[in-house]
Amino acid sequence: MFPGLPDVADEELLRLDQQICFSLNAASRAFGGVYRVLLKDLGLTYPQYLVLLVLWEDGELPVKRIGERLRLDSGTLSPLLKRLEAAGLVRRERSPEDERSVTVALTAEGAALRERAGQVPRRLLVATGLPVEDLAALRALLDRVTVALDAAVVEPVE
Amino acid sequence: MFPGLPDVADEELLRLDQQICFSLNAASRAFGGVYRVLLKDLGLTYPQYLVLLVLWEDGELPVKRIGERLRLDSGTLSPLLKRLEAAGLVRRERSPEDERSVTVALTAEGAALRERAGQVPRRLLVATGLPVEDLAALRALLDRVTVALDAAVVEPVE
DNA sequence: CGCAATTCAATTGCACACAACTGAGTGGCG
DNA sequence: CGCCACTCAGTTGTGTGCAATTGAATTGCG
Repeated sequence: MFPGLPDVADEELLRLDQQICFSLNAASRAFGGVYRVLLKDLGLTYPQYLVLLVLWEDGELPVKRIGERLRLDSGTLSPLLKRLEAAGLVRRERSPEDERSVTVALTAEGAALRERAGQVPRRLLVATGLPVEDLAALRALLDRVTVALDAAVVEPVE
Repeated sequence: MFPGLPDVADEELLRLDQQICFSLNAASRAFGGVYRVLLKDLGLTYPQYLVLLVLWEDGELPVKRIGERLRLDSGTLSPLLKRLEAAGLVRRERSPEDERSVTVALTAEGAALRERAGQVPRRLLVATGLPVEDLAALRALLDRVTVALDAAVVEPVE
């Protein structure tokens, strides 16, 4: 038996597992749906918006750092950044001091988009229908779970 | 101004928005990563496991009902179900009483897989590192957000 | 009955996600 | 100096996720 867990029937655990993974999946996609609508006229997808958020904060960053912030690898970021570049929102250039690294920087157009996106957070918070304290609690729980899951050593079943 | 919201600066809202969407994304993918490892040797992806969970509960269901349970449409389910069928885990046949509908049923092999997957929920709960009460609270918050987001009427920015 | 609106699954096209791999570049160590 | 391990971005292949469309089947309404 695993330590730290009450002795609950497998059947009940199965149900809770279902609820958690269903709920998290549903919430994640519900967020995605609202962001998709909000960002539609800006011509941005939700992941592209997330990348711009970190760039709006830091101005310019290597691909590596963006990936660390967003938990994304180059397999996801490379084509996404190429689309942002094709849209004229960012510039990509190899770092002079380390030719392996590619620095991503906002163009004037990309920086200007921040103004138009200013309404997104408020609209989203309203759409959640939760008071800010509850959202903070939710975020805290999510972060705790994420840290634990990242640290967990998991073996495949069987 | 929107009702029910404290008067918070846009800059602060932007930060909270970032935290919420970052946290939810990170948590969602962290869950996915753990499930991926757990399910590896069963030859299942996480979404395929979710489909099997509802089938293990209900035995057989039309594609439509599976989609309602999991918030997935036929564009996602059709190819996924075809892969489960190719793996010999489910059978698909058009309903005799309504030729538009396709009923998905477990094969003996698909039903038997439930035994092997029995350890998945417990392993996952351990990996989250959260007491069961916190997970229940998390689920409750996620469900509230999801209901609100689904009901929210959202207009694109600009 | 007859036909238009609706329902349902499937398909197409696009954009993530991630594992596995590639290849260029860097840094350390003998 | 020379080589090897490592880092970093990019590519490939598979599997979702979703909008939009298609086409068959059904329902409803006059």
